[in-house]
Amino acid sequence: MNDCSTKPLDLAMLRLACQNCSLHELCLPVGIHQEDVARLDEIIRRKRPLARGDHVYRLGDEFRAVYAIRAGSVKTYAMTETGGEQIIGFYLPGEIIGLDAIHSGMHPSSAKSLETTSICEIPFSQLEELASAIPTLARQLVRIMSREIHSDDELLTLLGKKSAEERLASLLMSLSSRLQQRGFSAREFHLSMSRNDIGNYLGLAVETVSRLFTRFQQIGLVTVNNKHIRIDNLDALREMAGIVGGGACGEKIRTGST
Amino acid sequence: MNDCSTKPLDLAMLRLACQNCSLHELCLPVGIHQEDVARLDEIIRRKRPLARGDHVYRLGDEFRAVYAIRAGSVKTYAMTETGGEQIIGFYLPGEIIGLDAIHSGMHPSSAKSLETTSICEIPFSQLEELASAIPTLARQLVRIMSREIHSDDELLTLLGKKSAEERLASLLMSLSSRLQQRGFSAREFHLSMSRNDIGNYLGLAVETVSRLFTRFQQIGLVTVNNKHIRIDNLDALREMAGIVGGGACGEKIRTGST
DNA sequence: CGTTCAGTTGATGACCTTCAACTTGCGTGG
DNA sequence: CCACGCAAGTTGAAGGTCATCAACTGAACG
Repeated sequence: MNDCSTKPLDLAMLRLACQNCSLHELCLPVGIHQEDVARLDEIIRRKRPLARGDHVYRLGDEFRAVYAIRAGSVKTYAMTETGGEQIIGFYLPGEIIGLDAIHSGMHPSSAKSLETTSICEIPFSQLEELASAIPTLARQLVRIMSREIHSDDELLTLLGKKSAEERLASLLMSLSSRLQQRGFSAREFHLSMSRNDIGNYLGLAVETVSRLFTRFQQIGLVTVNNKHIRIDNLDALREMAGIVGGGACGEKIRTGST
Repeated sequence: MNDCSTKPLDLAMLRLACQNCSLHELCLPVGIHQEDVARLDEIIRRKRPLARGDHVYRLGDEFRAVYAIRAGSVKTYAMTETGGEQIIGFYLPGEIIGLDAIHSGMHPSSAKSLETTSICEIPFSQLEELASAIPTLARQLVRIMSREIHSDDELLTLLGKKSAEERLASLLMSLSSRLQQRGFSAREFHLSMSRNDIGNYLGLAVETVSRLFTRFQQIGLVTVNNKHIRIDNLDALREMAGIVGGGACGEKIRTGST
C-alpha cells in the first residue's frame, strides 16, 4: 500500500503515493511547488490502521486535526441524549472528516471505523499556517469545504422529500459514484456498514432497508449477497434516486410548490 | 439602516455599520487591522434592496460572489427536472449564501428573496486574494464554512429521523435562536416564508404544517396569527424539537442502533 | 454444536399524504 | 367604499407508506 508519510525527500514517490492517497486533492491538482508538497507532507501524520469499531475522534474531543481516509471507511455520528447514534455520513477513501469541528474547536460528532481503515492525520493549526503561506492550498481547502456543503445540501433534499425507495437508491448511487471517482468499480462493491447503519442514516427502519434490498433484487436492479452488492441496472437505479447524481426522470414531487 | 458600503475612510463608522451588518463575522471578531477592514469593505458591493420574489442568483449562474444578508430573508432551493422547487435553506440577516457554489464554479441552487431584502455582494476572487494577504480573514472564512457544514449536519439529522411535530418545532427553534443571535426577539417574530415553503423545506405536506400550527397553539406552545408567531413555551418547544438546540428528553429513537 | 447477533419476512397499525371542500386575507375594479 | 375574485391557509375524511412487533433464518464464534 502506498504511504503518505514516505520520506519527504523522494518527491516522485511522494506524488505517486498521494495520488492514490486521499490527500491528493489537497496538493496535486493545484500546481503547488514541489517544496510545498514536501512541506504539506511533513505535517501529515499517518496513523496506524484502525480496526473495525475504533474511533478516529469522539464527540466532545478537542479539535486538533482533520483526517483524510486513505483506505477503508468511516461513519460519523452524533449521540443523542438517550445514547442512540444518529449517523451523519459515511466516508470513503479520498474524503476528509472533521471539517465540522473547525468553527467551535470541538468535535460535534464522533467518527468510527467501519472496517480496517487507514487514515492520515492533518494537524489543523499547521495546515492553517501552511495555507497562509501557500494560497493555492488555502483555496483548495475552501473548495473542499464547499463541496462538503453542497453534498450535505443534496442529502438534505434527499431526506426531506424522498420515499424509502428513493433514499436507498440515492445512497447506492452516491457510494457508487464516489467509489468510481477513486478508481474503484462503480458497479460492484462492499457495503462496509450494517443494515442498521443504513437505516439509521436514511431515516428508515432496518426492516424497511432489508425489504428494499429484496425488492431491488427482484426487479433486477441489483444483486445483493450479504455485504456484497452488484449494480445490475445503473440507469434504472439512477432514475429511481431522483435528482441526486444528475440526470433523473420519474421523480415524485410530494410537497412541491408547483 | 446601516450601510456596509460607507466610505472606507471613516473606520469607526464602518465598524459600527458592520456590527449590525451580516459581515461583521468576516472582519470584526478576528482583530483584523484597520486598514484591512477598509480593504475588505472596498470589495463589498451593497446592492439595491430586493423585492419579494427577486433572485439573488439562479441555479446554473456562474459563480462570482458570495452574498451576506443584511436585512430581510432569503430561501435557497434546487429545481427538480419537473420544475418543482426543493428548498434547501432559509437565510436570515447575518448569514452568508452561495458557499455551495465555490467548488464547481457554478451555483448548484437558486436564491430568492422572501420579502424586501438587502444584501452585500462579496466578489469571491477578490475575497480570495484578500484572504491570502490576510490570514485571519482566510481563517474566518474557513470557520464560517465549517459552521455551515455543522448546521447542515444538524438539519440532516432532523430530516432523517424526526416526526412532523419534531421537524416543525426544530425549525421554529432554529429561527428563534438565529434571530436572537442577531439581536431580534427570540419569542416573537415574522414568518416570511409561506406554509408551502415550510412544508417543502421540512418534507411535509402544506396541510400537515397547517394542522401542526393549530395543534401547537392548542397545547399552548405558540400563538400564531397568519405570518406572525409568538412562542409561549420555549422550553417545551425546545424539548419537542429533540437534540437540536440542546437539552432534549422525550425523544423517540425509531431506527437507532441501540 | 449451541449461542448469539445480524438480517429477513410477515402482519398490524400509526402517521402523514392526498383529495376535497371550505374559510380567510388581500388587491383590484366597479 | 364595498364587492368581487383569486391565492393562501385551514379543516375533514380516506388511503398509502413505512414503523413496529414478532417469529424465523442464517452466519460467526467459541
